[in-house]
Amino acid sequence: MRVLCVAEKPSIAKSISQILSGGQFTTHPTRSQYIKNYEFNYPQTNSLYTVTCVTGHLTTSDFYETHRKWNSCDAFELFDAPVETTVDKDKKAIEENLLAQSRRADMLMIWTDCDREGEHIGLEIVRVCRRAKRNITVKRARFSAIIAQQIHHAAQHPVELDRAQAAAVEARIILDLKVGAAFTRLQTQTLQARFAQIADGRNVVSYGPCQFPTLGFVVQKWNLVKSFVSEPFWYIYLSLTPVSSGNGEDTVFQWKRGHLFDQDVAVSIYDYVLSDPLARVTKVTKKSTKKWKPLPLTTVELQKAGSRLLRLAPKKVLDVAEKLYQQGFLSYPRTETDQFDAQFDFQSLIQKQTVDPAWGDFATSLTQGGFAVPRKGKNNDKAHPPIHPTAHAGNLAGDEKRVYEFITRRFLACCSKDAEGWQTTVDVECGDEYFSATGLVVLEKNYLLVYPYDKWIGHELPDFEEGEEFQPSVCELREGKTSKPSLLTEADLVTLMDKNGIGTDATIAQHIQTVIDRDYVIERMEGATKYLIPSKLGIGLIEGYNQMALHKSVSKPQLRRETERSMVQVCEGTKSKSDMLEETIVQYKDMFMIARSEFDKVVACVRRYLEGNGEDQGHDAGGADGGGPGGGGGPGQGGRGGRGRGQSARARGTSAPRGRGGRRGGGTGGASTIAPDSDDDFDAGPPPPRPPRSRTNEIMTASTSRHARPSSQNSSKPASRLPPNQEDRPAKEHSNRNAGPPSTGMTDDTRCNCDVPAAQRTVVKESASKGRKFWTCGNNGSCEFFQWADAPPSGEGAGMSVIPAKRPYSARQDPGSGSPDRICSCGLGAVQRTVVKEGANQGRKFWVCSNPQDARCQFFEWDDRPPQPVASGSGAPRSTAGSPTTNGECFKVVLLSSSNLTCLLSIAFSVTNRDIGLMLVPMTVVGTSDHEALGPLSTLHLPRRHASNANRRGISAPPVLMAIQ
DNA sequence: GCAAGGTC
Repeated sequence: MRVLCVAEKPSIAKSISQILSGGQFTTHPTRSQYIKNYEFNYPQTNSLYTVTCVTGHLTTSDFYETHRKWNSCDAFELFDAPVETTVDKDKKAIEENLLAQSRRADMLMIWTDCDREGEHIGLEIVRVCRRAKRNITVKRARFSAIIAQQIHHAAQHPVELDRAQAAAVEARIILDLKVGAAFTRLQTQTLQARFAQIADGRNVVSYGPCQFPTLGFVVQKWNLVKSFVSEPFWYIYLSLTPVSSGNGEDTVFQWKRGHLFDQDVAVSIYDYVLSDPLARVTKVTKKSTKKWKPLPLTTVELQKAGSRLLRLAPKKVLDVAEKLYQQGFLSYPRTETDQFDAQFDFQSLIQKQTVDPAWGDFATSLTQGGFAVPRKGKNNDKAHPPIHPTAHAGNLAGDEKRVYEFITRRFLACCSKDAEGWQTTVDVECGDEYFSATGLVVLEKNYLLVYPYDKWIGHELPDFEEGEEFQPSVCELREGKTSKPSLLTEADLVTLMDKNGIGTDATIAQHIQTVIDRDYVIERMEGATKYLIPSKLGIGLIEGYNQMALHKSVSKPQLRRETERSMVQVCEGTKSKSDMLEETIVQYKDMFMIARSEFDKVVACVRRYLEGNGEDQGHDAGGADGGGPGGGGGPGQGGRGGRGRGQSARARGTSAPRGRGGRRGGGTGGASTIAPDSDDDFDAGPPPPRPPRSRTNEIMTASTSRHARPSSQNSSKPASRLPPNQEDRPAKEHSNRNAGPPSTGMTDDTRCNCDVPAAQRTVVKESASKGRKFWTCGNNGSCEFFQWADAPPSGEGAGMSVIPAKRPYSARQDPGSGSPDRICSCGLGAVQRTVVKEGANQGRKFWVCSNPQDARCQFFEWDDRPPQPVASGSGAPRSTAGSPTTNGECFKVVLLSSSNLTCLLSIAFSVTNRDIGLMLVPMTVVGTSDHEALGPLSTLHLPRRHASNANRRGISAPPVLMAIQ
């Protein structure tokens, strides 16, 4: 039997030929310069094999001539216009080869990559071959790695082509074409007619379902930076010189509270500390520690590292890697896989690097006992291994040399051991406040020896002993201020796109390049770092669309995610291709009609920026700096607001109610954890009146993460047009994740309390949750954010298809997740946990305070029980955090968790101070100490020390405090 | 002159 095998690309054709033939094959050129036919005998199936390939997709889709010309029809007609699929002009030689070869063959075996696109490419091949031989038998060889055993198995156990996967891809192709073309024509024609600058440039004003969210990210970050207002904070600076330290070396201790944004409170605490400023070492912990070696390299990581470490644009890194791959120096550079196969031949690859003058010695050490199996990441595209060097390259120069060096060092680092160190932590208590200092001694650098991109600097602490007491060398209340968040780097953008499913590992870099080519985004160098900022046109477009009454934003990832979900349904057979197209096209038609009828909003916004009427922001495509921070707010932004709750307690005049999107956490003021919100997260709308706070080098406490991120303030959007869950998602939504179709109010991104994308981790501790993934602070552990990642993905995305997408949608987002449904006694959004201990309650969920352990209140509620009012007494509000502190209305309680309390009121008072949450204060209760009996007008006295301080600060004087109404 | 996704 004669079998024609067709792979997706030349390298695979060659590899499988080598494996199946045992190296005994003949090579025949074709008319395509890239493609060769390999022939050999394969006795295992008693067949004569011809192996050839295509180069990715064979065909291209476009409208027929009747609709192809821009003025041939109304753009709206494109949604219903038929689409023609033809073999690419430059792939005719490949087509000819397939036709000729299939005439000779009895069986066609598809050897494309094992993913959705591969299945579609397979179908394209089948269609061509069937034209030459109508009845040719078609089979599909399924393999996920170029390993002999797998390739032989695939050849001997072929399966059927998965038509559903191919159909899903076809639907996406048609959808992207129609939507892209219709909106691009609308935008280009309208804007070129109105703006000479745009017409002169002859540049299309393109729309694409990946381009626009990409631009949206850039605009969103720009708005955040632009609207930033620095805010002061206070912290206690403590340094000690241990007795044993002969040279008088001072050790600086970090305040456990990080820093506070309420000066009154900071001063109160500081005064308290000063009243007895003897520091006592409560604990000295010494333990071994490790710095983990890096994970095996994926394309996205390569691009991020390339941008950050090598300062090469993501596309450039990929181009260079591609070239190195073609030269045989690297493995396939487009991979999602960050785990090596068990059979992976590390030793011979390491051996090849031993000759290198720079890292050869290190490679040698790996072959002599230094080797450790690489860590395993969580991703496997089942098509390619992590990126690694396949041969030693000694004569490279320039960018190729740098990229190759990075990849090789990374590979060797993966094969090395974690760095080892010795960590000392000294805990100190001073005036009832807690401080700590951490020292590190690096014992074994291990992988760091070959991987200079990671830093782990030792910092030794002098000897401290438990129980030692000192007068602090310095104990000061210092002031700092929040610093401006940085602009978006290319690496940031790659991360955002990757996390939100915009583009694939192979196309992310292209999309970034596209928005730059279209003059939507401008690269700006600041020092050695390249930042991405939106152009005036880019901002105008996004703002204009945001002012439209669209149900779903074109600048956010949601729409693309929905397309991905529909594709998964088609793959699973729960939806047909035509159903998917019909449903989606109807939706886009509706959007198109709205966009067209309201396109004057885009025109107005673009005009405002391009012609400089209005705000001083945005940048000329030429790179001229359009100005610094704008004042925020422009035409069409008036009357913002709505049902904002949970506002800042401080009457700074800068707070404004959040608009649509609502808040999470039940009116606890800024102290609540504001959960990601579908609209807020990626809203690239006008800057908010109240900017978010960024971190400085100071560590923020969990309770300081109270700021809502900017929400859309777009008052022009009628509330009635918003889906209900975008207006104000019900607090209970988290419990309904499994119910019904996916919410349109998807959480676009999981962000921690620091307002940065949260980091995903896996439980490694031996417990019932071992291996379970969770989200935690993405800002180096600066906040206490916690959320399980494995809440069931919504709807159909739950069951991934057998064959992965080229870049499977990572179901990280979870509608409604992270909303602090319950408020603890501190006024913070409580966090949900699950009972892991064996027993009657195992698996039962409960809520506890989200503060660090030291500051955690006693709040506890079962998830399956209704929330209890936090404040004691009937009808007491959960918090008065939004109210000013005035005598007679509410009371300001600064409660210190001390054992020397005059009277410990461990009642769950809500407190006015967001920074601290609930703390216990030494106070004298007048009349009764039974809080149940305290009426609304019961009087509490602060102790003298506090009273004088309060007086000095000009708060309620005399410090007579009343219970909450 | 439009998209995004393979690949060269």
